[in-house]
Amino acid sequence: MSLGPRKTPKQGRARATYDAILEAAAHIIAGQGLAAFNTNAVAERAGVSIGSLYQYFPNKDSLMAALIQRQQEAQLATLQAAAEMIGSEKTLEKVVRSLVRAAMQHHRENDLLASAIDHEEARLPVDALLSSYLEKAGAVVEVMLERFQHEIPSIMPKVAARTLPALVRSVTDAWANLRPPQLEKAEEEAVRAVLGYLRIGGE
Amino acid sequence: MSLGPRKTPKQGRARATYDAILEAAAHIIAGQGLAAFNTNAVAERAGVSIGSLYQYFPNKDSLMAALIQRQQEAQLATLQAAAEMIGSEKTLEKVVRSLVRAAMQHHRENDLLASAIDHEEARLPVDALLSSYLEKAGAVVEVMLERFQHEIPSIMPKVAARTLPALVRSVTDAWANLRPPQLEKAEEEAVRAVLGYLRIGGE
Amino acid sequence: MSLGPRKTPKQGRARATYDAILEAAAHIIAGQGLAAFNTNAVAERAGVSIGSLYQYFPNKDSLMAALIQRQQEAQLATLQAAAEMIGSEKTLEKVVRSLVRAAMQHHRENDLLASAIDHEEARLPVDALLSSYLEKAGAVVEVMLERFQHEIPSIMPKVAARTLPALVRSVTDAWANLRPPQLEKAEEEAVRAVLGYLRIGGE
Amino acid sequence: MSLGPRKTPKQGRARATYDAILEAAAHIIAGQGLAAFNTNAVAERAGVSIGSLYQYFPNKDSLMAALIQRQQEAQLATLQAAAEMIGSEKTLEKVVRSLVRAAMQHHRENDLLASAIDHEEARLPVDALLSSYLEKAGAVVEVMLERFQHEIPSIMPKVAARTLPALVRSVTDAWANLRPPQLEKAEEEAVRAVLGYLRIGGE
DNA sequence: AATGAATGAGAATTCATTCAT
DNA sequence: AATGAATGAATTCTCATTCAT
Repeated sequence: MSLGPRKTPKQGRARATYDAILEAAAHIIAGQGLAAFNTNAVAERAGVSIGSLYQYFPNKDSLMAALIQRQQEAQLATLQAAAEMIGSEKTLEKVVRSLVRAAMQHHRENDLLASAIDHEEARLPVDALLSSYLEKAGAVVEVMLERFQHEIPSIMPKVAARTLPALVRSVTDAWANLRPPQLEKAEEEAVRAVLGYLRIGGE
Repeated sequence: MSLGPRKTPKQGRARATYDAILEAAAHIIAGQGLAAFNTNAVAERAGVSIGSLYQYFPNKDSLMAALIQRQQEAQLATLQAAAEMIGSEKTLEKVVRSLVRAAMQHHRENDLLASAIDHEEARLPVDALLSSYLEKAGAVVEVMLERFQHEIPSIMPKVAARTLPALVRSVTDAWANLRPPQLEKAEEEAVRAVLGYLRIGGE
Repeated sequence: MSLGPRKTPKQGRARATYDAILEAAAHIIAGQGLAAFNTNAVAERAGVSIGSLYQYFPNKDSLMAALIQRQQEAQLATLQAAAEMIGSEKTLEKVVRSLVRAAMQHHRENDLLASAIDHEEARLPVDALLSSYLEKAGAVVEVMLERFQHEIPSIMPKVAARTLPALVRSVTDAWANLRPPQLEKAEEEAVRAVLGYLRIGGE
Repeated sequence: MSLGPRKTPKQGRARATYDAILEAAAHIIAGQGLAAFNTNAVAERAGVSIGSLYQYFPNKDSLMAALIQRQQEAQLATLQAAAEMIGSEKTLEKVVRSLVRAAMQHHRENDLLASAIDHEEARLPVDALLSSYLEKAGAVVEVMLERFQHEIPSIMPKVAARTLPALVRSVTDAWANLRPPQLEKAEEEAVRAVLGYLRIGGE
């Protein structure tokens, strides 16, 4: 079963349809979880016919694969935006805090989507996709951290790029899922964990 | 819709059937993911009729809930076993490494199951279950860390006890879910993250 | 894709369901052709739920395969009945005519079913089925012709046994599939072809 | 619903498109059977847009009808070619053998297509088409056989034109579908059947 | 004339659940 | 208690056809 998209639309109308479908899929999973993710619901939410969905995605799994790719691209974009915004920050801690805030926002709004993607990444043969993402994310993190090489000499950026998001996510989850959510505590703990992780190399 | 099991048999043949069903469910999710998890397949794999499955579980979600609880209990048991075995360890790092290994044991070849449970915990109303598990796991971790108060003075054990299990779990996931799984890397990174998190308080 | 039935029902209720489904499938194809043959229509006509149909047949093709087998068995039964009834016929021509009539009986009002089965036999991997049928039909024909060895000396019964059923079938089809079906013409032509084929050896 | 083509282009690019569509349809049915025959697949294989297909054929059935006609014309052409090539043959047997060879080649390569057309001829209202074809084929056969009138006095050419191809086809199938295919045997048996059929009138 | 995006009815198939035995 | 046949709503996916460009 092919996981690639059926056709990759170049022009206006088609591109809009393609995007609307992915957006709808993300919205449904984020709001109701994998169990509510079905192609009819996606098409309806996207405001297109079910036939149109299958013009672009040969099957449900290929839609999921495209969604995974889209999330990785979004993640990457967020990361790059953060990288640019904090270009002038002086201290590692402030850089890390910005990173954590960016990641937190992303994950808080997409709890179910993130875990769904985790699961589906493990189920579907999307290894190449994943590697490519890690490569790129690693490059961005590398740039962000290189100014602080003296503080964190032993970090390998590509490795850190995989560990850091997971770390932020789990610590965030642990505190944000409480009732009431303890968001400040979440941020503190996440910053603490990341800094600790980064600095330990210098021990 | 009730999530509790219809009846929780304590012994005998009924208990064996109940366990076989849960075992079958775990096996299917671990092998093929959430998408392949359906009651007919579970019953067949368990070697019981579909009718029998519904004798013990009023619906599919209750089966998932029981599976979550089962995994938590197994996790806890592993943790406690680890706690006992490392009672004599002298260094914090060795304790942490043992902890991480215990956590990872459940993810070896079970990445799909672990991520499925992650996802379903967020979807199903199993807060109480989750809190109770975190409470207990936290208590165990707390005891383990008590002896090293001098090394990690700024850590509040109860807070750490909540953050740590989540942290170990997610970092492990991040590396174990790759194909092929990078289990050694996972262990290194998890140990590094935990130690960093713990020690930073002393800066 | 498996072509075998999913389960072969042994007991009353299940057997009746299985048969009703095959009967309905035959009825629909015979009446409206392959284009009208769909699983929903078959289930409805059979008076069972669509789910029940899929309990017994894993997919549409397996239903078709079962139908092919059923038709072959019916054909064979008719042939054998004919063989018994004409045990006392004196002339070769009368024997041949009985044979032809037996073969034609299945095509009366079943032209669409017969041509559908022809087509599907060529499309589906049912070689084994077909060979087995030809073998059995051949054996019956062989017995029928044995008595006339002196009239058709150059015929090798085993060879004739393979050629004849095919010959009768196709000539019948050619004339019975017209609209309106020319059944008398079909019989004449089939008899003529068979007799001609058999006797030519003596030229 | 009209079965005639929307327009029957006589020349130029339009004619080429029209032919490409029919050719694609034939190719798909011959290769994968009626079940794989759909307008989108035909358009793609023909290298034209689905819109263009509907410029020439108002609906799917009209495409099938045109295909039936095309096959009849091809059959006729083959027949006529054979008729010319064997103009000088002296014996009936050699004429028949040439005919059989021509028919065999045609049918062996188009097994699925031939049976599909059989089925669709029975389903669609194409009686007029069929009659017209039989008329013409009958004329050709008549010419071929008239030199041998003394050998086969009772044959009606129009009748023979319908019976003969069916006869050749089925005998061919019966022997060519074996493993390994017995093509020489197929030819022998077909010639024998045809000669027998033709000569019996003289009995 | 041609294109191809879009449609949506409908066909194939699945699966949670019930219930008669 | 257990069975497994049966159900049918829900889901995936197809394909004939239309129509704006």
